[in-house]
Amino acid sequence: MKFLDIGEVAEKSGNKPSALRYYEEAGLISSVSRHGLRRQFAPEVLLQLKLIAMGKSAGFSLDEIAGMFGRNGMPDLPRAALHAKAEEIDRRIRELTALRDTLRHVADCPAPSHMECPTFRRLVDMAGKRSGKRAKMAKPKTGASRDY
Amino acid sequence: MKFLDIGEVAEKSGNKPSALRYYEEAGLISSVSRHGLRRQFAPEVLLQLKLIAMGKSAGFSLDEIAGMFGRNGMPDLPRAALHAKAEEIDRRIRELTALRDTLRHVADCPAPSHMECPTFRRLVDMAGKRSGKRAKMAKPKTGASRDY
DNA sequence: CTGCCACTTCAAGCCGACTTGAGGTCAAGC
DNA sequence: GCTTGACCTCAAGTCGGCTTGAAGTGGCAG
Repeated sequence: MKFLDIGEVAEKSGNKPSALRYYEEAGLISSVSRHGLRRQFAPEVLLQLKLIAMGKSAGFSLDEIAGMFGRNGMPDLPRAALHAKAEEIDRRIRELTALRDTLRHVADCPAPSHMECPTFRRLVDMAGKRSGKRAKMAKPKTGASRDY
Repeated sequence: MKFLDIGEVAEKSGNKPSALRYYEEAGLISSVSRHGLRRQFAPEVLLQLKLIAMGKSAGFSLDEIAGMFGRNGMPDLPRAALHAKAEEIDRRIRELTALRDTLRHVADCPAPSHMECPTFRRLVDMAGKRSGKRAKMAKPKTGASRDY
């Protein structure tokens, strides 16, 4: 059978065995058997790990990632949920785009103070629009912050 | 003088005072004076905080953000460095785009197993291309992972 | 003048995502 | 048949980014 030893998976995926164990623990991947003590993985795990890497780089927590791609296989959630995630990523992309453009502008704009450059302010405002409350604000309801 | 009390900054920016103190400590923002004990901030700090928020959401560490936008004001680094950061963000955007498209595809594709859907595989491969070593891999040289 | 209450400092705690260390197991190669 | 090397478990440690707690301060409303 063409199962992969954890070592191979580690090497091919760029994760350390300890990270793979941690992911298994966290329910993100699962090993199919053991060879002696060594975990053996199905080859699909490499794809899953790629998805996990993408999710991490996208700023999602392992829990959220587990939420996108079912614990023991491929995504199988309600379409709506997936679309919602996609929307979330879209928002993130827009922020990133604004940040990137801001950086580029700043690199090239000759204005003495960026604070007074309308282009700069416009760019920064881009991301601020429709802010509401997003991103991670821990778990408490942290509404208008009372500080303690 | 139209300085803002830390409380106002907290409210307007959506950060808690404790976080603002932490940012000041970290050299990301600076207060201009005190009113009694209370820190007072120049109004520009709101803009800076927006930039910080953008940077965080982009997945940069506070240190990296401090590196983009000079400690006590606006960005004033070598152009090249800013362009490099912009490139980095661009890469991140491409990954996010691939992830978003993957998610959307998965939500709509009727194939029984995504593993066998060529569109899926192609999407996932998008992000894998030109991977090299990016993102955060702690500080050690963690090359081919020896596990201990 | 007196509370009050949001702020202050400082130290400690917490969470996520792993890594590290000690001590152990085992299939494979010599 | 013994050594070796990469894995195993489990507990503890680390790091970033804050939050929380205790103890204190001070401007302002009444």
